[in-house]
Amino acid sequence: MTDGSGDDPGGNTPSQRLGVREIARRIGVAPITVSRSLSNPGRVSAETRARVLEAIEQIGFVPNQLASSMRGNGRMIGTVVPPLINSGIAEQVQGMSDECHEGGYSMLLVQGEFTREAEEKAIRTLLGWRPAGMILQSFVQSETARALLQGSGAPVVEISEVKGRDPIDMVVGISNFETAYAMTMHLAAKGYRRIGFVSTPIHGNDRLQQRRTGYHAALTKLGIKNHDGMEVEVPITAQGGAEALVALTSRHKHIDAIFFSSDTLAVGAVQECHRRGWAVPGRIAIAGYGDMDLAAQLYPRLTTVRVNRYDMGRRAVRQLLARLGGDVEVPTVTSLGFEIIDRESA
Amino acid sequence: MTDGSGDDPGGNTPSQRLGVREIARRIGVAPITVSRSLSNPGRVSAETRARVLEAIEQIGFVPNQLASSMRGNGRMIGTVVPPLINSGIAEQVQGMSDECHEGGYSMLLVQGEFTREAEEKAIRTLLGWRPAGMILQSFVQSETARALLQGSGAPVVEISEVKGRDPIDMVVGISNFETAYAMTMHLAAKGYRRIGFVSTPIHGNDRLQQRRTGYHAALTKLGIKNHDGMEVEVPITAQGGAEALVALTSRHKHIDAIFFSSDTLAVGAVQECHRRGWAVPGRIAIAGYGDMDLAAQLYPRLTTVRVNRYDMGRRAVRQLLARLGGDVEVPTVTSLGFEIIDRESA
DNA sequence: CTGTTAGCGCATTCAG
DNA sequence: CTGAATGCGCTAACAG
Repeated sequence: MTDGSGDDPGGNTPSQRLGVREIARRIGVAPITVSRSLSNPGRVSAETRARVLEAIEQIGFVPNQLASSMRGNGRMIGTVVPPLINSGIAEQVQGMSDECHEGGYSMLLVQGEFTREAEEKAIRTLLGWRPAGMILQSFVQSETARALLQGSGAPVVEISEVKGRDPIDMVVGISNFETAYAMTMHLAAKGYRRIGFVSTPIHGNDRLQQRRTGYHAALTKLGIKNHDGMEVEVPITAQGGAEALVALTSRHKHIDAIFFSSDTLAVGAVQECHRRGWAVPGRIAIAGYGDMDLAAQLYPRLTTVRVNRYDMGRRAVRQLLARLGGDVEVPTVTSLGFEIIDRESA
Repeated sequence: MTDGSGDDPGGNTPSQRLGVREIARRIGVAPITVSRSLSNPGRVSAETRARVLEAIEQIGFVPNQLASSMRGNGRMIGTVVPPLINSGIAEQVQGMSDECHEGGYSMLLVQGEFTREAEEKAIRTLLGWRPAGMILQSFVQSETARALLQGSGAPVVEISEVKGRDPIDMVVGISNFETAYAMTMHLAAKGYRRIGFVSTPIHGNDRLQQRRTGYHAALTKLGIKNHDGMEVEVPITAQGGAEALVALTSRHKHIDAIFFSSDTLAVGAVQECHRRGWAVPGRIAIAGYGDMDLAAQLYPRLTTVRVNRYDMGRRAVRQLLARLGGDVEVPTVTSLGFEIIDRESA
């Protein structure tokens, strides 16, 4: 049964059950030569290599990455991400994926929520695959999980807030505090004084926590008080944004601007304004966060915080690959810039 | 160096370098007993099992899935997906991911474009990891890739058009032809006669091809002629949708409705209408495809084709897991329903 | 430039 | 209920 053709009545179906050994046998070389032809072409004569490649092509052989990985040559990057829908995480995943593939790595995607328990479970799952490197969203809360990650020996990038806690290994991100502070100041500079804040569920998400803190800090700096109850948490949907708008404007008749922690929410709120015949920003100003594709095309064009999440994903992987490539000089903290995009909605 | 504590000055850092063997050694049992405690609890006495689990907890041991997979116990589902941004694929990936995790599987995500070359490369990458099952978007074009997939022995689901070509193994999807046909008919029933069609790049994407064909078939059925040049292809962005609107309305002054192959495009077009002061659907009716989250909240609410992509993802994985669980009765073709959601924009 | 030996960590098979 | 031997496919290390 070692010839691999055991249960294949057809006879010449390419089968992944065949390995380097079979290739080697067919052309009369040692298995290691086949291996080298692929991963270390310099150490094999051009002629031998050609024969090997031909046999590989003919037999439809695809090297087994699992076996490679067990020998320490793993080329898999693992990541834990929150739900992809509506969140801007999709762009980040895209960035990671692109950079991974350009570097010859594959990406394992594990779903994780922002609860300690789910986080730990996700990280365990990830570690089970012995990835060469890992990327996590937000800081890891669970001490157990942090210890596990550290003990793995693999490089880790946390894509998160660049300020505050000690990273497990490396961080890539922005100062969420600063972005929110800057946007709040921006709104104030445009004359708005009663500024509400709407976010998606904050619990366990230090990025959102930082944004809220930045918003508070700006209000304090501006000497604006009485903003109690001008904050709402809603699910990350367009409808959530609309509901937040309704809630805030009915509770606070003279609120004049709302800062949403996500463009998705802001877009939903703008639709609700249209529906009510409210001018944006005449009746109320709306600002978002993320600069999603639609933001620039929205009517009115959305004032928002631009954070290049695609690039964030790419950078995270790049850090990992640099480290895996033996570069010791890789910076521990990579802070990406952001931009306040002033458009029509505020 | 077999005690695994070699280069760890701290001493008790949990290390993934430790395996079942070490756990076994510590509590004086055979490695296999550790293995069984995890995967086959019934075959181990409760007391032994408790000791094993305690040691595992203490040492921070996470079983190596690579090694398991090499023994044929792989718990990884691989998938090839087009870019996640703006495409509705994110929802599908979410569905796959959720179902995978509930079933105890992990998901490997490989990026693939709709060109034959990229497709083949992506599939090779995927196969290298010897996934227990695979999910592909769209039908596989390349014969080489199809042969490779078939030869792998693993179950394959193509999420695609349910009509037409022979699947490699199983298909989950909808009849894109029917959805587009139905929407075009729906628009006609509402009185529109000069109906344009806008899609994202069609080449190599049989889903889009089928939608266009469905649109054509409906027009023919309706006896509507002279729709030459009433089709445009644009990138899948809100701006693309706006540009398509401008292009079509300037070329065809009396066009009265546009059917977009994606909500993202439709939403962009609606914004452009607002900007121009055009009533929707008064000046022009707009219909989308996908029923994305924003569609129901949009102003005006978007008439669209509802396709539950999240569910499609879940179903695809469910098929795979059923087959992996030994169920031979798994249907080859799973056709999900769709719904024409009649709202305000058309 | 090419080959031999050995082992990564787990789980199947067969024996106690 | 528990264990010993063995091999999945690949590649590092060390010959030749």
